Amino acid sequence: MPPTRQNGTPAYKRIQESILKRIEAGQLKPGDAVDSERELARLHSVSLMTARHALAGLEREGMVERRRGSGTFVAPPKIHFNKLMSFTEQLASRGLVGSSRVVSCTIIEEQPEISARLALPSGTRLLRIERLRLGSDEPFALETVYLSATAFPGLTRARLERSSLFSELEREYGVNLAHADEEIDATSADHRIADLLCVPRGAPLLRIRQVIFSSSGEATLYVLGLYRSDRHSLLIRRFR
Amino acid sequence: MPPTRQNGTPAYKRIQESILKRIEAGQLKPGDAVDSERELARLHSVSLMTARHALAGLEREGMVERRRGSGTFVAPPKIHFNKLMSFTEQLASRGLVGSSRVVSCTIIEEQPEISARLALPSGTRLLRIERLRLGSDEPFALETVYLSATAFPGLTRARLERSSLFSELEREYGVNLAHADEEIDATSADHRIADLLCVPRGAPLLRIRQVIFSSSGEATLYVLGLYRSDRHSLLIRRFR
DNA sequence: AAGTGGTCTAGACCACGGC
DNA sequence: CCGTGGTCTAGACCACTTC
Repeated sequence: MPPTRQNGTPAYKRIQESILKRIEAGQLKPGDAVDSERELARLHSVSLMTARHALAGLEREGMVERRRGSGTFVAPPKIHFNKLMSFTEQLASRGLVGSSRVVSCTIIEEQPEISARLALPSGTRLLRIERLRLGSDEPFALETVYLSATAFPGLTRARLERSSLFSELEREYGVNLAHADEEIDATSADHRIADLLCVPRGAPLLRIRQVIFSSSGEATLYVLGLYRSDRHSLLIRRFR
Repeated sequence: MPPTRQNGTPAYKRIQESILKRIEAGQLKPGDAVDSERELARLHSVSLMTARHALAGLEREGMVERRRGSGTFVAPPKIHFNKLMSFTEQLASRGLVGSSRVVSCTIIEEQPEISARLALPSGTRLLRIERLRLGSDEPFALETVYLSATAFPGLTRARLERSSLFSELEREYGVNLAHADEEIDATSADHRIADLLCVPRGAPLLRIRQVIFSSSGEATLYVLGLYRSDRHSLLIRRFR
């Protein structure tokens, strides 16, 4: 009597989803006890190891905490540190709405340094998009993104003004972004940047250069971001 | 015939250690195939699930990659992103040796903002240590650390000049640091900072404020770091 | 076809926490 | 004491990759 499968979804995932649903619905609040392994096994007609596997997965994702001898409990809501999020998502997670202005959108031919960072041959045609990020109608960042023009044909300025680049890539080109390596330092505003960001010349800016990789491991985007340090700071969590 | 235990060490951990040992010894190089689940089970006289558990753990830690239908392989050496390291450790990981100079070491009484960040009552006596960090005899950072003077009695300037603060805390006070939450932005050097760091006044600096937590979850250190952006940049990896 | 990892069973004993 | 999570067994079938 083997087949515990339904719909091709593994049993442990169905169990995880059923728990996650109850957390999202607010039926289970942080600190509340989740069904024990044995209860889950009984409720879902599944062996103990399978129920364990489900809980272990949720623990890895930080959704629950397991305490030996005591039980499994919903973990406190976590701030999403070190999460790769689009501009839109970042603001949404803080309950804000922002806007963007495309400053320029051009194709460049020779930018060997950036091609190299994207692991492309040095003569590759690159799309270069400069966007000013605004929060409550005040500029706080200038982001310049580079991506292969041949890999993403038809990515027009108009489409970028409507939709976020992340969702455009995911919806239209089937590219799922997975992680980003970032190099962070400080710089100061030159004349042009100062004007765009409405800060005095020489004002300190946070500079973030990121290479964003797709889930297949390809370097997909190179982003140079300049952030007004008076209106933005980066939150990071590091582990020992 | 249950007891697969020896020395109280779980079987899956013994298996992990035996694999890790072979990796560290260089017998297994990145890309090499690790024994399969079935082989491990046979070699260690253990069930398949236990061998699986061992490999799954190593995969979570990033030591191996598992490919369905193909095998388990030693993962490429990873740069340690988002790792909380002491100044000494950071330099050592790049093969460098640095030095520190204690600029000041005082006890302060009233610093409600910092006490609050450390979850201490606002009148608590705090130890405040200012250290200049040098690499190849040139200054590149000024770090100011605050910690409870009562929780860490006898932490003298002399001891800090000999040893790293991290190892001092771990060895002498049994405090294991676990993670840090950091807030990163940019600022510019005022007169005093500019002198200490040997940069022109107004030079852009990377500012990192971190609250470092012990493994028991207590906020233990508050560190304000100012980094010369021409000599230091922060590397971060973010995940979707 | 052979070998791999992924899922799963139906039990077992142990170590720990709270009552 | 009882219930919890932690470890473990000795198998099974499936999905996938490689040859």
